Amino acid sequence: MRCNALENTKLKQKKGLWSPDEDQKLREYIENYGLRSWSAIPINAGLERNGKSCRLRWVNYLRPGLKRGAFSMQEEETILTLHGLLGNKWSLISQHLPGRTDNEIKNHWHCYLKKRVAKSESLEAQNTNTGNNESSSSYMNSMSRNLSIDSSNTANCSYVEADQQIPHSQINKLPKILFEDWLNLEEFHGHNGLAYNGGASNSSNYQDTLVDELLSNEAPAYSTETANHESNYQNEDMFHSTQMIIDDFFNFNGGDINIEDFLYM
DNA sequence: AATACGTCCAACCGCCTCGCG
DNA sequence: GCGCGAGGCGGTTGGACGTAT
Repeated sequence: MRCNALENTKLKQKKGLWSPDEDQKLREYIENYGLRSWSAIPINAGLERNGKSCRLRWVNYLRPGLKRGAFSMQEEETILTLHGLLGNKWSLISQHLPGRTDNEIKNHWHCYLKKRVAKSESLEAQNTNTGNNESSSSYMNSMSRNLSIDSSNTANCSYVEADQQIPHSQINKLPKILFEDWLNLEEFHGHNGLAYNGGASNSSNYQDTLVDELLSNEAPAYSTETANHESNYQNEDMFHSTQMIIDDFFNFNGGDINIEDFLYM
């Protein structure tokens, strides 16, 4: 009997696109009763869906505060940068793009950004083969070379085609991640596991902690001002220590990323 | 107008982690 | 310590829609 009941429940579970009526039911239920157990929500709300489906629909579509529409250039650059740092950690990336969901970001990456990165990397490879390579071949660098602001109309940002030459003066105007925005000296020298521990045994925890600390700072991740590392870093030790952290964390990038890449792209 | 092809996005699937008994 | 269920995440797919031929 119990099996039959379960089978009936399964049989009743609907799949595919959500109807406006289903959306309305889910929205009203959550507004009235809040987010409790996802598995209980479809039963109580009278929906023929499973809990996972309800959760996905709410998170990706119905949740208040979601942004719809095209990604701005800044959002795209944030994705590119964070993807360079974190890889396919879409949920982590989405935490730094208010109103965007991990699913949306993931789709945008697969539809647009991945191709752009691939294109720029192949261009980079061509340049290298023809002896026309520039100083750095980092992932971040190759991506950023393809991104440029249309200076004639800043409200209408556009992407420069990969086969166009970008003047160096324009490259320097690109927004940059400035690690001094993320790291402050107190944190760096002290508490909460952010201090560099010179190859701790629990390296994955250390890396997670480091990323969390880096990304949870309230300071803006971007700055358009020209980087000047000698003034941004209080002393040479700070600079080298930061370099060590970056090397440690990004060793999976084959050592391609270094602090100069971030500051002088 | 019909068909083929490409793009994009919502949603599903499977795996992993975590908390609880 | 183990099993189980729930929730979360990333990869993948299905289908709607637009464009090219």
